[in-house]
Amino acid sequence: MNENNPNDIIQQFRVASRKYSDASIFMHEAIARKAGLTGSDHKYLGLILQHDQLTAGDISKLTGLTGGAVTGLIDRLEKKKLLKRQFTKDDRRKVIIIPNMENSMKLLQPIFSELQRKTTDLLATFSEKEIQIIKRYFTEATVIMNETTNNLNNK
Amino acid sequence: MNENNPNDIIQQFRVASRKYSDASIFMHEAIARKAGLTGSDHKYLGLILQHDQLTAGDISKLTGLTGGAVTGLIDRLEKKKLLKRQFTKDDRRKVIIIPNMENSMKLLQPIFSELQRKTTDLLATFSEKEIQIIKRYFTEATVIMNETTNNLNNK
DNA sequence: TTTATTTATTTTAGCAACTGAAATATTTAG
DNA sequence: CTAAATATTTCAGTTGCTAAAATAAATAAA
Repeated sequence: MNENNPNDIIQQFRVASRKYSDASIFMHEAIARKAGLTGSDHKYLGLILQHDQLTAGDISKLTGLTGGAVTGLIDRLEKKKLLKRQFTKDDRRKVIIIPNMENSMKLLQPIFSELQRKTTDLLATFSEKEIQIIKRYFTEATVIMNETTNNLNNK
Repeated sequence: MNENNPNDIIQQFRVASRKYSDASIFMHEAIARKAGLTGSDHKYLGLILQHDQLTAGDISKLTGLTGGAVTGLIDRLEKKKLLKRQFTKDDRRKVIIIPNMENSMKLLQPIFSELQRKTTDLLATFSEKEIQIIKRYFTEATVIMNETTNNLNNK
């Protein structure tokens, strides 16, 4: 039962990993509140900001929200000038959503800045090699989680 | 601008870290849906299960929910037999909540099992020393996120 | 004591965001 | 040129939230 038993190490790792997830969810919501957004809107805005532009339908697929919910989401974010609707001659049924990165950054960056400074300091305590190791874990765990999500949703 | 530039490595790390967070949030919700819970109820159940017992008030502090919302949360989880209310002679205003770990596991474990197998396999591709490095990152990043959350909420 | 204050939970009224379905508008296919 | 398909919005109903009032019990004060 000493702490170098591989099973104990993995068990401790899982505990640390779960606490990390819990903490990141709560922080995400605290940031949202501070920015005057709901946790949901903040989460989906983060996804939308990763694209140059996308349609309402794309957002529906990306988020899993129904069409009606997407309309509401876009309404709220547009009112806050964090994105805008753009109508196109190409296919006039579609609505192209253009994220406003500048306004979004202006809103979120000040809230993030302390966090970003602290994580930069934390990363400085790891070697480049160690950072690569952690990055590999993140990347491969992300693949696994996305697979799991797809399996759960499509059956 | 080669990929060994430290700033690039950190930038790539941040991207991987954000994708990991996004994936974990979506998976968490997919698991919840599969288990017949809302994302919220699943999240809070996870917190409650980390305790042997706690009061309604404790849950309110733990989750940040108001009293009324906690009553609703307990009602829904009690109806699903994932916890129970227990009244005590000691202080009859209080309601002690006893999580039902067995039923919760019976509900969630089958959904988790594939994920757990895959992450075990993933961890097997890292040395003990590497796992300790990742664990340290998780642990210290968790402290930073909790600090950030507290700072945001208390002012 | 017995009364007032504090503490713990539940109930209530109102609100915000979601779903599923119907409505609207436009494009594509027959 | 009509029918079917596609993209978004609107609508009605539901759920879970907040804030405040109600209820109940414990503690402190007179």
